[in-house]
Amino acid sequence: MLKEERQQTILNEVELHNRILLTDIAETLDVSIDTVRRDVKELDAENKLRRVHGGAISLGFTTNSTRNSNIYKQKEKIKIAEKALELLKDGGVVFIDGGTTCLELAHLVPSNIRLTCFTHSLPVAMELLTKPNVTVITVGGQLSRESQTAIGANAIHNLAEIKVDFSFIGTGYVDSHYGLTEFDWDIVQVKKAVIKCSKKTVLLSISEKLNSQHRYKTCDINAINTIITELDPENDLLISFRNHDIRIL
Amino acid sequence: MLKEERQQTILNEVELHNRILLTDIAETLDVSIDTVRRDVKELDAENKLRRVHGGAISLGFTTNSTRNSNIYKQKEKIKIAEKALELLKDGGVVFIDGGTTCLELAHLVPSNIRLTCFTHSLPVAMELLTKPNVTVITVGGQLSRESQTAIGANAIHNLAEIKVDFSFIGTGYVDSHYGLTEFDWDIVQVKKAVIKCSKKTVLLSISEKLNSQHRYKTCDINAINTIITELDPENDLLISFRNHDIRIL
DNA sequence: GTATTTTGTGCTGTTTTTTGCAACTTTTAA
DNA sequence: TTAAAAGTTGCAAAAAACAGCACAAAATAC
Repeated sequence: MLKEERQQTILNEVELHNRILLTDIAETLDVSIDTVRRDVKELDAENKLRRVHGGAISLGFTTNSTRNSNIYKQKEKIKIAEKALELLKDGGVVFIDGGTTCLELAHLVPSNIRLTCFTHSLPVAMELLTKPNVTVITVGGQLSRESQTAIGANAIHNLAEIKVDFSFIGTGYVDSHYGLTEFDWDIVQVKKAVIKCSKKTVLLSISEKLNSQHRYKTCDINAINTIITELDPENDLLISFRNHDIRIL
Repeated sequence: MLKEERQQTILNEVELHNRILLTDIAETLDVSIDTVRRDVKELDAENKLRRVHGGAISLGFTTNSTRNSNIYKQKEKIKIAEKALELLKDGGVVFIDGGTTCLELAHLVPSNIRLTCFTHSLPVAMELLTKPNVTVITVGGQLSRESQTAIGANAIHNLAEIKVDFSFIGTGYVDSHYGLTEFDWDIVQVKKAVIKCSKKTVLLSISEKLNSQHRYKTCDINAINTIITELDPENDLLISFRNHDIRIL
C-alpha cells in the first residue's frame, strides 16, 4: 500500500467521524502504530487535520471553533448582537472590541452595509473581512494569547490617534454603582483608550454579569451611553441602570 | 514496445485503479523498473498523474476530500520554512511577512524557542499565538481582504517605528537582474517599509518564482541578505544569484 | 554509405525514504 | 501518586530513488 493511499484513508476517516484513534487506524490499515503516528504528524504539518494525544481530529472542529463551538450562553449573545446591529449606520465608523459577544456582532454585520471598522481583536478582524463592504482596520500591538487581541502601550498609543462614532465593547464585570471592572489590568488600560476615542460607547453584556465587580476599574457607568443585554429593556434586573442617563436596549 | 504505447498503458492503469505500483507495472510490461520510473517521471512532469514514492496515483484521487487547505506547492514551502528555522535564535526579534510560505514558517516555529515576532498578517499572528514562548506583536493598519494583512499608510507608519534582527518576506516575483517585483503597488510600499526596518532581510521563495518579474519594484536584489528556496544551494537555477553578496540556503 | 549525434534502455553502486522495533520519556486518568 | 497509554528518539533493514555509465538503435549530417 502506498503512503499516499494510507494518508488519504486516514483523512477520509477523520472527515467522516470527526475524530480517530491511532490504534484503530493502525489495526484497520494493518500497519504499525508508528507508521500511523508518522502519517498523522505529516498531515498535521500540512494542515490537513489536527493531531491530538491518542489520535487526530478534523479541522472543521477547530478552525472556526472560536465562533462555532460551544460559546457560553451563545443564544443570549446572538440576541445582544442583533440588537446592536440597529446602531450600525451606512457609512459609519465604529470600533469593535474582542470577546465572544462582540464576535457575534461582527458575524452578524450585514454584508450590504458600508462600514469602517476598527478592532484590536484578531478573530473579529477575520470575521469582518468576509463582509465585502466593510473596511477593516486593525489596531496593532502586543497580542494577548488568551484573548487574541492587541494590548499594551502600543495598542493604546494607536487608539489615541483615532476617533469613531460608536465603540462596541464588552466587559468582565459591570455594576450600576462601581461601573465597569476587570480582572486584568492590561485589558482595563485598553478599554479606557477605546472609550476615550469614541463619541458614543455601547456596552454589550449578558445579564449574568450585571451587578458584579472586580479589582480594576475601566470607567464609571456614566461613561457608557448605551447598554445592551439579552433582556427586555423593562426587565427589573436593569432597574438600577435606569436612573442614569443611559439608553437601554 | 514503443515508449508512447507503454506510457499510455501506465496512464490507463492509473485511471482504472487510481494508483499503481512501479514494481507491478514493470512486471506486467516486462521492462526494467528504471524504465517505468522514467516514464512515470515524464508523465508527472506533464501533469498526467502524480508520482509518489513507490508508484503513482491518479490526479483526481487526492482532490476528492472536502475542504483540503490545498496550498500550491506546499511541500516545497515546508522545505523552505524548515531551512528558515535555522536562522531563528533564542531571544531574537523578527518580522514575518504574510503569504503561504511565511505561514508555513510560523507554523513550524518550535514551541520551545523564545522569540519576539512582529507581523502584519492575521493568519501568521494567529498561528504564532499557539506558541507559548513567542511574543506576538501585530502591525496595525487597513486590512487587505485578499491577503489578510495590514497595508497602507498606517501600517507603513507603524513599521517605521520598529527595528528587527531578521525579516522573513515573500515576493510575487524575483529576478537576479530586476530584483523583487509585485503586481500590487500597495504591497510594494509595505514590503519596502519592512526591509527598511530590518537589519537583515531573508527572502523565502519557491524556485518557480525565480527569474520572473512584474510591474512594481520592491527592491534591488542586493537589498536581500539571504535567499531560501526549496532547491539545493548549489542548484544551477540559483547561479545568477550567486554573483551578488547574497547567502543562499 | 559512413560518421556523428541523439534517444532509449538496462545495469551498478550509492543515497534517500520508509517502516518496524526497542528503550526511554511524557501524558493521562484513576 | 501511580500505572497504563501514548509519544519520542535512535537504529537498522528493506525498498525505492538517484546518478552515472555503457551499449544499442534510431535519427541526422556530411
